[in-house]
Amino acid sequence: MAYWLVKSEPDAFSIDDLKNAPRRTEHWDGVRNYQARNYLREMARGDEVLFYHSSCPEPGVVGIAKVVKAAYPDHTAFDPDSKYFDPKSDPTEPRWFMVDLRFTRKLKRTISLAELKEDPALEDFVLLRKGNRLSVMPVDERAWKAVLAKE
DNA sequence: GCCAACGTTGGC
DNA sequence: GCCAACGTTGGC
Repeated sequence: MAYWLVKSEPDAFSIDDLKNAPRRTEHWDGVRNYQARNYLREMARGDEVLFYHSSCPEPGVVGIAKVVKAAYPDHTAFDPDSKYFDPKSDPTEPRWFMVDLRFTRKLKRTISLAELKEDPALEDFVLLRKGNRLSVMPVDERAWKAVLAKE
């Protein structure tokens, strides 16, 4: 079992949107970055995921989700009407993938980015690395525990 | 292969 | 709105 973190802008899709989705489950589509794509493909059913809100008044970790379906082709790449359409992704050899995430729970409070930065135990946390813009990233067990210990 | 131009992310 | 830090594109 592995741990991950996904970022989302709450205006576009928030932890509450996941909670309120049918079966509390949603496709994690629209990832169009190769490194993030590679991480998506490493995700396995049962893996646990920190849900992070970005580009908002208080960026931070707000909840936990679970991978309920491992990577499969992201069909939005084949849809000319989708904002995620990529003419270079061929259905016979898909370039982009998505997983299904199910809401587990919200944290009792937002663990803010500012707070994460203050923790020496999170020095190596991928999220905090300079210039990191990945929307999907791995979280090691130590970081996972350090984040949740703040709750 | 190099690199400039451009677009995007995301904190502030 | 600003800007740093990327990734991508395309000319050469």
